[in-house]
Order: sequence, then C-alpha cells, then structure tokens
Amino acid sequence: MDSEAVRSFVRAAELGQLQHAADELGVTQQAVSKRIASLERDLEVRLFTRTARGVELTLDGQAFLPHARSIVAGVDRAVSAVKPGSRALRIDVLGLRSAQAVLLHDYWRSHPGTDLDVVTLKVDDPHVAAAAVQAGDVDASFRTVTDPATLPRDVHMVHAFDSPLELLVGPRHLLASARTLTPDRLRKLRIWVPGIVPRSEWAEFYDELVTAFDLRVDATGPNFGNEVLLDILAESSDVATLVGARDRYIWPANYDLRRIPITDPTLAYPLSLMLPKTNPHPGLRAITDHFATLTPLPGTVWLPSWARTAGRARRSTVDIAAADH
Amino acid sequence: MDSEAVRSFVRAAELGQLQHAADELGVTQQAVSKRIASLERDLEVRLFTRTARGVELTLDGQAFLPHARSIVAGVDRAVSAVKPGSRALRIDVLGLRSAQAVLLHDYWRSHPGTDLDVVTLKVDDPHVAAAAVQAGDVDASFRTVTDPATLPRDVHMVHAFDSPLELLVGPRHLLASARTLTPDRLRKLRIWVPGIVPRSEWAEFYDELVTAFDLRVDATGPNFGNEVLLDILAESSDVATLVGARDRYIWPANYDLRRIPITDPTLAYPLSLMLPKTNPHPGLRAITDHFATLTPLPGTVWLPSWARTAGRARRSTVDIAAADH
DNA sequence: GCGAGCCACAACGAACAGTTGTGCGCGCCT
DNA sequence: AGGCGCGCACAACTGTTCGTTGTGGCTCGC
Repeated sequence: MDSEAVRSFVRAAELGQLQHAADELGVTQQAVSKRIASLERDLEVRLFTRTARGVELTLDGQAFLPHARSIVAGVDRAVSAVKPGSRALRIDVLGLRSAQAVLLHDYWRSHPGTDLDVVTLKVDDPHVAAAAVQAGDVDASFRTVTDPATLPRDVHMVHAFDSPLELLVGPRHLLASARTLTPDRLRKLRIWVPGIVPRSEWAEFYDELVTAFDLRVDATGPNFGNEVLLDILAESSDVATLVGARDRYIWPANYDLRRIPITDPTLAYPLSLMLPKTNPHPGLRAITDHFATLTPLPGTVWLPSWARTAGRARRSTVDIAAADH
Repeated sequence: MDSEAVRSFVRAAELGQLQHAADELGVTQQAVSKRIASLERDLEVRLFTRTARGVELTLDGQAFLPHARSIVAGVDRAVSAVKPGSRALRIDVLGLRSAQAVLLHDYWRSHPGTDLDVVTLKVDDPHVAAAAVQAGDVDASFRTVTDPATLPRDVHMVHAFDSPLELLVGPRHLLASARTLTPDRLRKLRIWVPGIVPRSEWAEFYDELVTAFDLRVDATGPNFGNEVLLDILAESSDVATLVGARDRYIWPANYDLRRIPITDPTLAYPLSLMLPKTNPHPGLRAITDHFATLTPLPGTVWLPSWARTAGRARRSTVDIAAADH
C-alpha cells in the first residue's frame, strides 16, 4: 500500500472530486483515479461511488477514511522525525527503562501531541554524548559530566531532577522485610552493581557513596545481563543491588524481589540534561520547564559532590555535612 | 512510501537482520535490502548501520521506528476495517454530530483499543437501514421503526437509551433566560424542526409530541442547512428548535444561542439499535452491555407510544397518562 | 438535445520491484 | 595467517507499475 495513494484517497474524500485532489497533489486526474483503483484492488472493496459530479464514499470508504488519515499522519510524523533541519525533538537516554525515560514519558503524557523521539546513543563516555549534542545528532542528552569545564564550548548542562535510589533484594535477604532503610543499615552489606563503566560518572558516584557511608559496593564486575543479576538476587541472602526508584525494572513474578526505599538521608543520583547553548531545539524549553515544576525529594537528601553546588541542593549540602562528619 | 517497505524495516529492526526479516516476509534478502535502501533514499537518512552480523539502528532509525510501527499498525487496522468476513465493528448513525455518535464515542473512549467504525448510510427510510443490517453491510444501525412487525425476519431492535430534548433559542427569545422549562411552557410556541422526513419515525415522534402537549411544531419545511436554521434562531424572538441534549451542535460564538433543558416530564426520543438476530458481530455485545449500564434519565420522562411497552419506561407510561389526560 | 464537467479506459515510455548470480567485508575457527 | 561462514550490497534481467496524453462515456443542467 502506497502512502501517496492513501493521501490521494483522503484528499479526494474530503474534496469530493478526484480532479481537485489531483490538482492539489500536482498530478493528473487519471493518476489519482489509478491510485484509488489500486487501493480498491488491494482492499478488494469499492471505496467510492462514482457520480456525475464527483465521487462519494461507500460504507467501506467511510470506514477506511479515519484509518487512512491516521496512516497519512503517521507518515508525516515519521518523515518529520528524521528530516534534517526540521526534525522532531530527539533526546538521548541511557536506556528505555531508565528513570530518565520514565520521566520523559510522564512529560509526553502530560503534553499530548508533542513530537518527541527517545533514542539511545549507546556510548559510555558522556563526552561523546556531549559531542553528539554539539553536532546536532541529538537535541539533548541525559548525561552528566562531573567537571563542567570538560564540556565543549557550546554545550551546557542543566539539572533535571534527583533520582532516589532503592535497594533491590530477594525474598531471603536479611533486609527483605524492611519497609525503609537508612544508609547506615547498608554498611558492609554486599551491594552488587554490575556493568558500571570504570571512570564514568556512575563510577564516581558510587566511589563517593562508598566513602560517605562506608559501604561495600562491587561495581567493577562484568555485566552478564539483567537476567543473571536478577537470578542471583532472587536466591541470595546477602547480595543486593541499587536501582533508581523510577527505573522500570521488570522481572518474572516468581522472583518475588522487593524494592526498599532508602531515607534519612535519601540517596539520590542527580540527573542532568546536556543541551546546546546556541539554537537549542524549541521544544526543549517546555521540557526543562517541566522539570522545574517537579516537587523536590522529601526529607534530607544526599548528593555526590559535583551536585552540591551553590544555588541548588541547599538542604542537601547541610545534610551531607552532617552525614559526612 | 510503501507500507511493505516500512513493515520490512520494522521487522528488520526487531530481528537485527535483513535476512531473517526477508525469510519471514517471504521475499529474498536482496528485496528487503532494496526496500530499506528505498526508504533511506526517500528519507535522505541512513536507518541502519551495516555490521558483519546484521544491521543496527542509527539514531535516525531509532527515531523512525516507533512511527514506522504506528504506520504498520494503522495499515493493518485500515485493512481489517474493510476486509469482508473479519471486518471491524461497523455501526450506522444518523450523523456524526448526533447523540448516537457521541454515545458511541463515549463507549470507545472507555474501551480503548476497540476497533469501531462509525458510518452513515445516508438513507432516510429505516427499513432500508434494516435491510443493510440484514445484508451485513453494517453490523448495527441506530434506527427505529415504530412497528417492529415491519422489520425483516432476521433483524431485531434493542433499546439503547433515551435522548432528552432541549430547547435551542437565540438571545432575544421570550424564554431565553429560563434555566429549565416544562412542556406546558412550550404550548403554542413556534418550534421549527426542519429536515424531518415525512412519515419517518421522527415525524411520528413529533406528531405524538404535538398531540400530547398541544405544541406548534413546524417539522415539514425543507432543510436549508444548519447555518440557515441557526441564523434564524439567533435573530428571532419567538422561533425555537428542539435538539438532543447530547447532540454536538456547534455554532459561531457570536450567535449566543442557549440550550434549555425540558423537565417534568423530560421529553425524550428513544434511540434503538437494529442488529441481526443471527451471527451478530461479537463486538456488539459489549456495546449493548454498555448501554445497559447507563443511568436512566432522572425525574419523570415522556416517551412516544411505541416506546411505552411493558418492561421498560415503567414510570413514563404512568407519567404520560397524567400528561395526556 | 447539447455542452460542461468528471471519471474510466487505452496506449506508451520511464521507472521500479523482485529475482538470480556474484562480490565484498568482517568475525571466527583452525 | 588463511580459509570459511555469514550477511549485506551490487549487477543484470524481467515483469509490473506509475504517470502521462488522448479519448470515450456518463450525468446533470440549460
């Protein structure tokens, strides 16, 4: 089925005449006639009844029309999603199940009709992502560099939101029945966070976390995939992992894993959005505005050093001074 | 843009190999390769990076994929909307702005994902509509015959819901400031309801209404279109019309028309659905069930004689006896 | 009855899709 | 390192399709 044929059908149905549709589409009347005939042959139904003054939809044509409109709209959106120059807003996230993607989805649901494409760059180095932002390959990226001075000239980083961490444990774990936990309850506990890229911002985050709360985080091992991690968690009585509270982790129901919030202070990973300083995509404004309206995390919050800057995390810096001694 | 090319793209993206997609689609690998290449030429972007073990989506490919899925789904729905034998539920309504269509829309919104096509047969005679139901041209029709004995053997009529009427008046009308009206306030009032087909069920309805409440309804005039009717209403101090409370009438804001509910008794037009006795479309069941859950109209209700049968409109028959003397 | 308007059919050339055959690049295994 | 397997792309060929021009038939209105 050719989208141009569908488009011709829609216009012909709206205008009531193949001739007018043909004029509008810049082809001859005969071409439109053939396109419609070809659609009718494909579908094995008549779409129009031909009259002396034009065409009129049959019942099948009436039923087909709204779907045809949706196809045409889909094609137009698809084209505009990739057309260089006028493309829809495109944002890089770490993974489609990450809290970042969940938050973007929230935004999209509260702003219906926004053309938004979520992609993953599939690179580890945030500076590569920054380069992609600068080059315009993506309009923004949910990455963080711990030292803003290392960003390209034309890229800056804005705070998006702080993603609280939760402990994910199996049913036999020592802490499996806890409703909430404070960080000191995690001391010396085996926490396995596989797949962290050495020297990445996540590695730095866990380094600081380990130092601040005297934890035992094993973030160096290879990542055998989520299935392996979940398998081990489900069976173990002393291995746990940390996940973002809004990450969309899924596991088979029989695993019976539990997510336990961590409070006093809440441990949070600061998510930022990298975007170009000059000519940012117009749709970005609404997104960053949306982040600004999010309510801050309740209670005291621990953040890594690079997020404890003037102007934000006011409470957190104080809290941290206390937790850090 | 060819939908088969888009479908090939989606499957190739999901399977990671053109070869597998080709096997699945029953064409050669080269054909799929050319389809993708043709898409890439149309869109002027690369959708895949070619690797030794298959293909991988580019950023543009990632952005394109969800739209491609929506196109394929739209095409599939479009085909199933007209495919004889397995077609989606198709229901005839009098007009797309009628209360019938509004109610169907309500149903559809509360049952997302239902494949439902709303069409208009564009015939006046309900018996022609009944024939269309019997022939399977439509799965059901929102028409009414006042004498069920005149229906084809294989078609029956089920009550859908009672549509209350409201008076539609312009700002200068005598009753323009009323919040509600009782039918006796309408006595002798000029009520213009153009476009009623003589001897149709609507004509009978207004005949009974006129008799029951001593009204002055002009339902015989030609229908010059809604614009003319609304124009006249907007200017007149004594002409009004009756509309269904849930009809989606629209008019320019500067017309300042008002809808005034009628109560004690509420005047209601009984809407029914004609459907085949044998092999009704499976989706119809959910629709009729939906109607059954609707709350009946509050207060006393007047209905025309053919709707005052045993088993329903219990209160109404009593009310009518009173109103009718 | 005739003309205007609109759609369908016919014929032609260009373009395209799909096929088979082949080549090239890459990873892997010996 | 060399050869093999695998997967995609290019080439050549063929049947089909698309869009064009030209034409005919139908219906409505004058």
